[in-house]
Amino acid sequence: MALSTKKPTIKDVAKLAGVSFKTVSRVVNNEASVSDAVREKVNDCIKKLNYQPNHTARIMRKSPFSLAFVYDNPNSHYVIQMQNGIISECRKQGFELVIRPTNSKAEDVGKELAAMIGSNQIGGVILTPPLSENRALVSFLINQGAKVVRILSGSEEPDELAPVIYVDDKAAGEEISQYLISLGHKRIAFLGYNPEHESSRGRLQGYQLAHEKAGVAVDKNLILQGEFTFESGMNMTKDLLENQTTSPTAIFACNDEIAAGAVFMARLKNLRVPEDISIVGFENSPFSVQTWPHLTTIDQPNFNIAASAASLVISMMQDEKAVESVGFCPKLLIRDSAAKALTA
Amino acid sequence: MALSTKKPTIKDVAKLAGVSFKTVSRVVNNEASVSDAVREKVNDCIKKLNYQPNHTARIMRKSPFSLAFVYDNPNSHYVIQMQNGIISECRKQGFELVIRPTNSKAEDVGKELAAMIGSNQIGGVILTPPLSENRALVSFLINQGAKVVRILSGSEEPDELAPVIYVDDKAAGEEISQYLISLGHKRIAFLGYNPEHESSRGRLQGYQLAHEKAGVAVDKNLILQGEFTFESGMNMTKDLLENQTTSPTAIFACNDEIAAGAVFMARLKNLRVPEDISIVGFENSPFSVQTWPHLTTIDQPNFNIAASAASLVISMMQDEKAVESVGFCPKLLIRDSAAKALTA
DNA sequence: ATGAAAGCGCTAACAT
DNA sequence: ATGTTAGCGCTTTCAT
Repeated sequence: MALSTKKPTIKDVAKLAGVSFKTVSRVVNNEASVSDAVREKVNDCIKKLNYQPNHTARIMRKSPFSLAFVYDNPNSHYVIQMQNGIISECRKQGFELVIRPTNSKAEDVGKELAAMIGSNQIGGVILTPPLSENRALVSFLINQGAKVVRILSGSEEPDELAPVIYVDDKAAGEEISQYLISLGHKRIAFLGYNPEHESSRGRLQGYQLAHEKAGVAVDKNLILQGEFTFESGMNMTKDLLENQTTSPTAIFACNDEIAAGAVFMARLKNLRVPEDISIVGFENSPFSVQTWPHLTTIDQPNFNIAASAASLVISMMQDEKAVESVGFCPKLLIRDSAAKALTA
Repeated sequence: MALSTKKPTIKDVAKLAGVSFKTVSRVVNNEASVSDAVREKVNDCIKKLNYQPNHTARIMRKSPFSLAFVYDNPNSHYVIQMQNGIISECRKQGFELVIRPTNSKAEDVGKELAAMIGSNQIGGVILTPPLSENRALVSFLINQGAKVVRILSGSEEPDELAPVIYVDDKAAGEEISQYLISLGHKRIAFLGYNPEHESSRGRLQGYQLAHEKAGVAVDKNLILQGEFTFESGMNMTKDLLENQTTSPTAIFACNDEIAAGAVFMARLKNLRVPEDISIVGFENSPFSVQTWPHLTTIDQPNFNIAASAASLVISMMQDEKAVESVGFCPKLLIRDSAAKALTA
């Protein structure tokens, strides 16, 4: 299978084609100033030798062809969807993806990433929350010479630091809360609030806004803090069902995992979903259809969000010109886990 | 934050330290032949200038510092666990991880990967099934100059092509089947067999072996083909429960997702788990504890499997000497989804 | 339209 | 223990 022992270089091609190696370089880079005859001959020789331009040597003279996906998120589905979206765009453009799970709370996040950029391997970085919320980190990375795009929860571009893909959690949170209210629910629990978690804040704001607009009072005891996990969903629901004197008629879970945990616990407490209690999720992850009944949820197009992010960084890496931020607004997806409230 | 406009090079450090740039190179590479005094001075200057060796330039003279994880598997948890295991090892050794989801059935899998290797970005490749089962692909990649390690289902090293991390599905399949039989089950369905899927074949062999050893006949109608998905698990269980005259008392699902689907369907059919039917999974994925009851399953240490694979490729990339294959045998993990068979 | 020379940042081979 | 010279494979001047 190996035609020769060593990998052919641009010079080998040049020798075989009887031209200077610069001409070969021009052909490889698709430059205009080569006669068709020569171009064809060179291309023939490239094929004959199975010549592959040495990426490493090219990077040394031009810019890197890799970008990094930096994240700190325990949710496999989220990470994989993001990853797949980014990769799909990378493929189209001939870029490679480097993966960097990172502890956002570590002292030296910046330094670690700086080493990666400074050593010239990576030209662009995509950041997801909570890393993308760290403005000091973002400016630091830009200063190190990286192009960065942030994926962020929000209704608009927050600043001019770097382009962002913003996802409107507030609007989506409002839409699903409004849906629950329209079903007659007045005591809707909110599960999974975390003040440090921007998305959950946005979702809570939407929840509050929907109540406000509908003239329904929010009972603060119905808002529970917790993690974005199945287990936490179970525990919060347990607390809710055991410790409250007035129980909720519906649950707005901050994501599908929490919702799945809530459904699980409701069943343990002999409550039927949605007959006795309505439960909705957020994200449209695989969890939402692996529970019974299937979850009414918010469809968050993570793949597309990630692909847009990749498309932005890549164009930033290619030309210096500025690039526009992009917004996404996830939409309500009605399935079977929410129903009309029982009239008391 | 940026001290100067351009990134400092080894020469800048040399100038500042008043030594030749080769001496700086020696310090950076931790070579012995530098006096302590000079070493210290150089290190000071490196810090002062915030000098970062240019990774790209180093690769050009030495070998690549990146390895690729190549997979074709729709299971997010599996991929993420593998990925995390590989990365954890990469970090320890200062390597970067490039991700390559790949369509194993595409015509030009090899060519695509060859381009990555040939362009000198990647020195080592980790392959999971089904790609790792493609021997032609493996030899091709080795011929291209890559070090490759395969993660494979099997009880031993299958050949000398390249080192492998082999996972003994057969032994594990036997263990869990034996467990079911010991509980008194005689009609155990096997869900998710796929002749093209080596792991499922191993698991089925274990299932058959356990029956054989216990002197229990296998009813071929109880072996169902299907995908490794929740949905497929539901459908297979539906067929099983609706179309068979003699229903099973237990189900051995080829993975946890199938098992979760089976549990789901059993409940839809008003069967209690494990009172009316026992259901076991395989893999110990998050699914296994997000179903009720929690699944008895096989604990497959994917993180460690992946870390070992990474450790192998890296040492292959570093020294030329051969490296030993490693085996893993996943173990039974008893939870709540299997119980004694009802005596007829 | 083509080529020669220089140099990217580094390491290897060979001095001293 | 330290420095000099060459050269990795390529692109970028600057010729011709």
